[in-house]
Amino acid sequence: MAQTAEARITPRAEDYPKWYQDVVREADLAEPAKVVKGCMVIKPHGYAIWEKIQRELDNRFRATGHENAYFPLLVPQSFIQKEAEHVEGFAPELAVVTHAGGEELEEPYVIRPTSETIIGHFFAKWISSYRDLPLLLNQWANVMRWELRTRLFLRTTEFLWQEGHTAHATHEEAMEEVLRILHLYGDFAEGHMAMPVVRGRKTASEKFAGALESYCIEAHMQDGKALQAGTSHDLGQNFGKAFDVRFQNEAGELDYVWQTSWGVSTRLIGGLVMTHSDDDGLVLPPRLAPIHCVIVPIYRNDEQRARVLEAAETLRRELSAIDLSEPDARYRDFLEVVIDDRDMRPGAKFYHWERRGVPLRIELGPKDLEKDQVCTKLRVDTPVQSGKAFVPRAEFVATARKLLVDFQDALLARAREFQARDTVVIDTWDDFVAAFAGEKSVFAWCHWDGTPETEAAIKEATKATIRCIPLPGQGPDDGPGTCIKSGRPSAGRVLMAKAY
RNA sequence: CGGGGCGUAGCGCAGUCUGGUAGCGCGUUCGGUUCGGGACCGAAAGGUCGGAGGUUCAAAUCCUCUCGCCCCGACCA
Repeated sequence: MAQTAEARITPRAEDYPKWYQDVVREADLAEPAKVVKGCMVIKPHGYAIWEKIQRELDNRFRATGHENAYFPLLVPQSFIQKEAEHVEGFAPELAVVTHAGGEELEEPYVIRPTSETIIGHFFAKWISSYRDLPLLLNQWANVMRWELRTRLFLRTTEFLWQEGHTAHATHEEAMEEVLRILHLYGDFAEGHMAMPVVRGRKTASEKFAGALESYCIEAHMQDGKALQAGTSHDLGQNFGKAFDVRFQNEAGELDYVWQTSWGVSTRLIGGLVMTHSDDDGLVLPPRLAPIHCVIVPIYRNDEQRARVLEAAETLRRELSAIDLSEPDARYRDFLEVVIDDRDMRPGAKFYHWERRGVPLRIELGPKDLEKDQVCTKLRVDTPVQSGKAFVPRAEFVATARKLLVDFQDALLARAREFQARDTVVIDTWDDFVAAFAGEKSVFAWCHWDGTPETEAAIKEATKATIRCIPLPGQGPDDGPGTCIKSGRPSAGRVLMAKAY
């Protein structure tokens, strides 16, 4: 393929982190804000992807009985300090507002790093009886964590997310909620983002500060590293006790509520990039693509141009009536089709839209009009279609939805192959060290003795961490064994990898 | 926050060692020819050289401080 000075995407094999930045920039997703340290500007194309993520997740949250609400950005500093482990976990990364209205505040506010505490405060006001439960809320918000090292989408000082907060009468109900959401996230990641994930539970050292247990979905990136793509926490009664969220149960006794919290963030977009994209730029699965299809008109003169553009507009209108949404969605997802009639050569347009990840391209020229056909090409070659295809026009319009849905599925299958290629079962320490030598990383299923000491020793030696203890069906499930590091007994294999 | 690298036109970079008119490629604008995988010709616009202070007749270049970005590490969605 011809490479010119315009093609500035560093190949993955050459420099993976550079490649990631190049893809984000060339796809026009975001850029560092620079004037505000560690923050980013999410540009229209990137924000449009976030909006599609929001729309689908919101749909799923509502379908499972949750309601949206909004709580203040600023949290009294004393709130953060009420839960011992929580304050310890978040204190280093808080931004604090000490002055306002020209005066020093009596009590400083922290800019929320997450909202458990302030929501705990209001839960205490709102909940008094088991009849008030379960309380199932979600908020779409921005949060701020003063990170020492930032990367576009993957870790920024300010980021966008949703945080679900629920209160339940029993631990069993809370646990059902935690796992319901975990699977909602997993299904969303795989079904909508075509990003395969491993569902599991965090070790004590990796769990959320203040939670009893944290559950997570871990996604595989093309460099073999893992990305925590979503978390769902069993908060137990920790915040209930800290904020005195009590209710009278059916027996008339006073008890603390059982809470959960869960979230995914704009980090998902980083995961999307590193799951699918290639050396030519961004690759978007159709269900998250702000633009599904670009029509590139081909012509040699004004007369042809007029005819081709007219045909392109007719085609665009027909395609725009196609609804990509799933049967149970509460919104419609009509195809977004763009005609690129800029005064550029077609080849330049092809590269332009490929860098931006548009799933489907149609070339429409005089020959196609003559033969009543269209020339189609998918963003990446898959068994669905490889290279260009020439399809009778009517047949194409009739099957365009299926083409995109099949392409979506093919991207998931392809991502699963990437993951499978990087997934290994390792039983000896030497093999383990070799698998993580230098910058290398894989998804390694290994036995671990269950102690934080061994976990820390493994991390110290290799930089690999325990990403999760898999839920049933998520790992090899081949029974007990001996710890790869200590040689002591292990109940089952855990997922180890370097992480973002 | 420690170690390393880097800030010069929208993007990518040269120029810095050895101080002396701020350059190149791509992109952008205008005109024309082109158009099925990154076109070509002609004309043009565009830069307080990240910022502040200093040394000097003279600073992108030397010195001090500072801000930001990237990579590695520790901390983390």
